[in-house]
Amino acid sequence: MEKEDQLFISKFGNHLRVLRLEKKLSQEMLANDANIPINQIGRIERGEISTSLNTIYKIANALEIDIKELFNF
Amino acid sequence: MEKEDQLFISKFGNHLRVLRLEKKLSQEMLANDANIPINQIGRIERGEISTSLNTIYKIANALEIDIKELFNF
DNA sequence: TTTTAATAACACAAATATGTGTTTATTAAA
DNA sequence: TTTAATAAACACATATTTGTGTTATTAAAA
Repeated sequence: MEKEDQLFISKFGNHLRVLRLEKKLSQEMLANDANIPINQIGRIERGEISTSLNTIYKIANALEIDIKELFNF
Repeated sequence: MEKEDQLFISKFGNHLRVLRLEKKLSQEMLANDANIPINQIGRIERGEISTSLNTIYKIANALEIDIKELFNF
């Protein structure tokens, strides 16, 4: 993956972490609400993976926010 | 994949197609600009795959739009 | 210090996307 | 009808994410 792309993935992860903490949710609680594995949230927040549209959609629903909010950074 | 998730993927694909045509680009031209395989655009537009954050980012750049625009549907 | 909650970090199989190539439809123009 | 451009529909190997489990840190509270 290119450096620029990696930077974007990292920024997305950092922003997700901010939004999750604003909602006072642990990674585990968010994962349960979104019905995805616990570790997945951590991997995304740390910028380890370029997660899928489907996972992004489920996370936004669990956070009760519009998907666009996840890209507001 | 759940039905609701599949519906979202399809809507995303349809919206991408609309945005691409608004820019008067063929799938091939967009793929070249985004530096991704030609077939990939078709697969996304047809709702066949739940593409990755990285690909979404490259497509938005190639279309010269904000990523949030891709979720404006 | 000890305990607890939360997160990171690791490993691994399974599922899915990606990348590449070829062939078939489809559509519009010549 | 023929041609050219565009998109769909295949197949297949490779790369990556996903899902599951376990262990190690970290930080805060008791």
